[in-house]
Amino acid sequence: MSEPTGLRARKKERTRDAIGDAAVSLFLEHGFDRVSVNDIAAAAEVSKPTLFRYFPTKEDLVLHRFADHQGEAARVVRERGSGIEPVTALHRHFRAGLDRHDPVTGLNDHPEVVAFHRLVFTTPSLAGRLTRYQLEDEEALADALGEGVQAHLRAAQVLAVQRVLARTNWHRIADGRTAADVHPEAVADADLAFHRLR
Amino acid sequence: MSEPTGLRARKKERTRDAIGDAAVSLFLEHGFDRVSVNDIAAAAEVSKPTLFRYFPTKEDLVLHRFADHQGEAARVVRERGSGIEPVTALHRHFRAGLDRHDPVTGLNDHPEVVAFHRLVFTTPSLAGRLTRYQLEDEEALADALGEGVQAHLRAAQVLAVQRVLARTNWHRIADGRTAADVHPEAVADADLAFHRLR
DNA sequence: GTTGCCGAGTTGCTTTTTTAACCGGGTCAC
DNA sequence: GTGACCCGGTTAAAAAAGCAACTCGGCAAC
Repeated sequence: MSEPTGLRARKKERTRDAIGDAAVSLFLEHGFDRVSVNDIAAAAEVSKPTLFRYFPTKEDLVLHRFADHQGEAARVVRERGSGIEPVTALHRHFRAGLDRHDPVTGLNDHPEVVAFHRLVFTTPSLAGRLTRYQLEDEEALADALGEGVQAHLRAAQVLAVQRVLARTNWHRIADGRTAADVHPEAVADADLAFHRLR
Repeated sequence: MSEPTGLRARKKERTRDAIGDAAVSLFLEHGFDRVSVNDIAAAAEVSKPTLFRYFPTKEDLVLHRFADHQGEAARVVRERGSGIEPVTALHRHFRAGLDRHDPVTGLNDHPEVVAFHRLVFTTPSLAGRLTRYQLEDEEALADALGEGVQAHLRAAQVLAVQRVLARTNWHRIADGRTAADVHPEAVADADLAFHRLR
């Protein structure tokens, strides 16, 4: 697959994971504002400059999990099979995410994932930074969809739909329901929303 | 104690341990000659030059466990209390090693330790290199004991005694006896040998 | 006998990391 | 208000690690 990695690359990836995991676990335990980057660096056993070489800001220590999905929508559109509408490809992709309970769809009842979502959306600076990521995502999707205002409009609408769907799912799960229980409604909602997009 | 170590020192120590442990465990499993330094570097997840930065030769990958005791005899003599004969200090030190079943006294029946001794003494290049360590140790002890041929002679005799004692203990344990069982004889032998040194 | 390979070490160059010091904003004490 | 700290983030220099390519000796194929 993507295995022939050298020593250097492997260690970098491990360092990155160590920092990110240490950060998230500390944030979940004590709250975003009560944990300093020094604490995180110490927990991950790296120096402060190293930490910032991997993550440009404190917020990114949390949001890298979203950043991993950065540009995903654009990629889905670009790599869709011939004769398939962009919206259809995105719809299928979202449903696939739903089926495998991908956290980005909001349909995941794993306690850690729930706590993580709570952390992100109840911490202002994180929510704020997240919208910046979404803007870039929107830009990329617009590029993949074509040119002009039309493309931008459609990109914005698609992503808005996805955000609403994810948020809705998350609320249901925050109410105490299980992912499996919510799944049918989530699929129905998605089908409705994407259908209306066309 | 010796805790206030920086990040750098801590990681260096860990790397050193990782290399040394990987080497010894591979050697014990496959034999000294059937394991290449490349294998060890790979197992320890370091590059070959890094390995050689920590250990000058392949043999030292095994012998660092002895090297840790390098100059110990000299130190014991130098740090002995006032009014105490050097030989007495060394005698006490050896007996203390016996009591805590220090591997260097040969009085340790831990299977891994036994296998390790077997590895060292049945691999010619290792045994050879080990004598070089012992020579340096002898030199240091001679320095601590005074000047001239007298000091050298006494140093050589003391270390010879220690080697014989350790070897004897090891043989007994190699015969299947336990360290606790052998202990009284080992102490008696040591008392006899050190007494005769005076 | 020479060609090719393997294993122990080495060498130079680049990348990564640590260290310590710093900046600028915020906060709390006095 | 001002001085002392904490926090997010940066900088420069030096240590350490990785990589690739090398030497040198041994050994086996042909």
